[in-house]
Parts: sequence; structure tokens; C-alpha cells
Amino acid sequence: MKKIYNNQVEVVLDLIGGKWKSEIIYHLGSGPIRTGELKRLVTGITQKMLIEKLKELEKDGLIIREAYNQVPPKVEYSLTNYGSSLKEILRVVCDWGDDYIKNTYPEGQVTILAHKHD
Amino acid sequence: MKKIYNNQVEVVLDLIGGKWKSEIIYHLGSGPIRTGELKRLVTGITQKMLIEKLKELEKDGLIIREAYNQVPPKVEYSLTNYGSSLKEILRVVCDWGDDYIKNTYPEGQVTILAHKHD
DNA sequence: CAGGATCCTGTATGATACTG
DNA sequence: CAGTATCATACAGGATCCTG
Repeated sequence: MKKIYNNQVEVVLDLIGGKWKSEIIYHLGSGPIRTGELKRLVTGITQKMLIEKLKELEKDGLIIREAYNQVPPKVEYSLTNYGSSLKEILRVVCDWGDDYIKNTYPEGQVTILAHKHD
Repeated sequence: MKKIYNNQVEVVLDLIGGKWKSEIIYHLGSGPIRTGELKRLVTGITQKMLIEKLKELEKDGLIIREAYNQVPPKVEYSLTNYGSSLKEILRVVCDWGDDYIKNTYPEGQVTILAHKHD
């Protein structure tokens, strides 16, 4: 199905928007991670959503899935060059968001589970 | 209702995510605009969605609504300082998206109604 | 002209149980 | 351990009509 966007920003939002993708990309920024560990790192995500988002990210060329032929199964995910290039963007957005939160919710009316960068 | 985010990026996604907000902010970047003209500029948006998104943006402190007491009614929307500071972010994201599109959809499988920046 | 009120629908997200 | 299959639900987005 052909997609129609109003602008390029919407394309990026399709890539990293939604509830989980930015967090997944963030964790993969430190290097390849196995499925199980990723599930532990991304607080609150279900198995289903994790696999679903990983598939989308892979299809969009942002991450790579590597399966090792062994029992028990071992699968590792890592960022592609494109995915890596997103890290800088996310860092800028993250900083902006951090500043926004500090100025807009001084009372701590929102909770951020993970920190700015690390 | 208290919101819980995994990271700061999700906060920003809440602010500018969804189908219309980035486009609205983009147009307001050129200066104050009346509701009707905004509706013309944002291709395909319905009255309802426009008003709804404008309210959200105002509540989040990104835009300002100014109503002039006259008949017929005149209402203008403009960016706050915070909204303006978003422009730089959006520009970076936009550039990244533009590059991504060129490299990933060389055949023009997607349509971008508005252009990069202008 | 600006905006509100209803009603409707697709899709993203989730809970849970299951398989090789 | 990694991934699937079902079923359920909440919410963003939309169509349409209405008002000062």
C-alpha cells in the first residue's frame, strides 16, 4: 500500500514513533543484544510487541537480525549504519525533551523510567 | 492521569507525534496564521482534527492562541519560544528523513506532499 | 469564521497460552 | 530461548452535522 506523507518528519515518526521503538534503538546503541536481554532492558514490553517492533525495525533497515544455528536458539540484534546514524538525532531530541520536562513539569508530574542518554 | 515514559524521546513524540502536529508546527514557523488559512495549508486535515491538535499544542505550551474580539471572529495561532526552538529539531529530523527516503525508496514508492523545509 | 458534538472505525497495543 | 497464535481493548483519527 502506497504511503502518503505531508512531510519528511512524518516518515521518521513512522520509523521511530510508537511506544517502543525509540527505547529499543537506544539500547541497541551499545552493541548487539540478544532477544531475551532486550526484553529485560525494555521495561514493560511484552514478547509480542518486542518481536513485532524488531521486525518492523529490521524491515525498515534500521537494525539487523542475526540468528545462530544452535540449541537453544540464539538471536542477536544490532543497529545498521542507518540505525546508528539515528543515535545522534535521538540524542538531540532527548536533550530537548529533557529540557522541556524540567521547565514544564517542575513538580515531577511525569515519570521517566530511563535517563537522559545513560 | 499521570504519564509514564521510558525515555525523553517519547515525551517529544507525544508533543509532535501523530499525523498532523509536525505539519502544523512547520507552517506556524513562518509566523502567525489564522485558523482558516492553516486549514488550507495543512493538506487534507479536517476541521475537527485541526482544532483538536491546536488545542493540544496550546496546552503543551508550543503554540499560542490569540482571539480578536470582532465579527467575523478572527483567531491567530503562533509558536511560543518553545515551539520555535522545536524548529531546529524538526529541521534536523527532516533532513535525516529526506536522506533516508532518497536512499531507501529510490523508486518513489512514497509520496511527500510538502518539501524538505520549504 | 471558528469551533463544538456525535458517532464510527482501523490500528496499535496488550494478556495469555502455546511450539520447536 | 525465540517466536506464534488468539482474543481483547483503548485510542487516534475521521465523517458529518450543528451553533454563536
